Amino acid sequence: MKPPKSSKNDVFLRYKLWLSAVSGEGIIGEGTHLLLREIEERGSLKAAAEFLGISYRKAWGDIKKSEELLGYDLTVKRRGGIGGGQSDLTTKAKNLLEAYDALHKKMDTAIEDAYAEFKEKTK
Amino acid sequence: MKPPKSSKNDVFLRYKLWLSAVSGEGIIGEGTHLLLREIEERGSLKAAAEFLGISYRKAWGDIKKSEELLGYDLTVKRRGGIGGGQSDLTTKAKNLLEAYDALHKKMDTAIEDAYAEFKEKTK
DNA sequence: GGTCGATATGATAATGGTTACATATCGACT
DNA sequence: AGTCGATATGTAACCATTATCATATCGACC
Repeated sequence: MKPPKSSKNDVFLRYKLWLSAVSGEGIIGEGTHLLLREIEERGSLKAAAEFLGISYRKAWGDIKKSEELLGYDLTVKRRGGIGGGQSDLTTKAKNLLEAYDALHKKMDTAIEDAYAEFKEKTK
Repeated sequence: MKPPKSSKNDVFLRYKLWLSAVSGEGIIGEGTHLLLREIEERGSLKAAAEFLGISYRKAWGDIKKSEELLGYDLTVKRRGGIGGGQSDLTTKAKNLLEAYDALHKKMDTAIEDAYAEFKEKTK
């Protein structure tokens, strides 16, 4: 998915992959995936949002929406105490992330192959 | 959390695939792809836009942007004459569409496989 | 040469998603 | 019991994309 070195009018492929509800609403995409990763890494939603350069408000809303659509919690939230509070991932969230990563890896490989073929056809 | 309104079995995968310029700007995605297909089918941009339910203004802008980013024309435009004018695809556009279709087919297969694995992991 | 309908394009309005602001709540720790 | 910082959530401001409106241009055909 990284843009290769290319000339001015050269093109490359990009894709987005996400989990969707039957309604069509997105449940988890690249953004939320990264966010969950950072929550796992940093132990709080606030720190994760800051690190990713998005507002806490949006980060919180994204997680909430995901959880509501999935029907189960992705994070364990705590308020108070040292540091003011923390968020950690649930086991389900960790499993989800792992599966999501594998998925992306497969898709990356697929698109790499497809891109080579595409370039051949359109050159 | 609110009461779950859906089970996690209700989720599925979606993806978007598009050609991008090095700048990151999208050149051709699903919308433009369909639009080109309909231009080919109907012989005019206006008819294609109407069929797809998008404004002529947007359709025209999308094609123009694609052509500018690619550095070559996707359509042959004619004004005047019987019917007022027509648009047809260039040979390059046709090749591009063909390659794009093959690409999508490959990705569809890849995502099908990946999804089966994903469901297994998250069930 | 006048007509007609599609191409061509600027300008403005509406829309949806993000950010910014503001404020309340919780609870382990001192 | 009071403090502190993160979670929680509503509302308003902002921005980028899309749609709507409006208008000009071209040129084969009659």
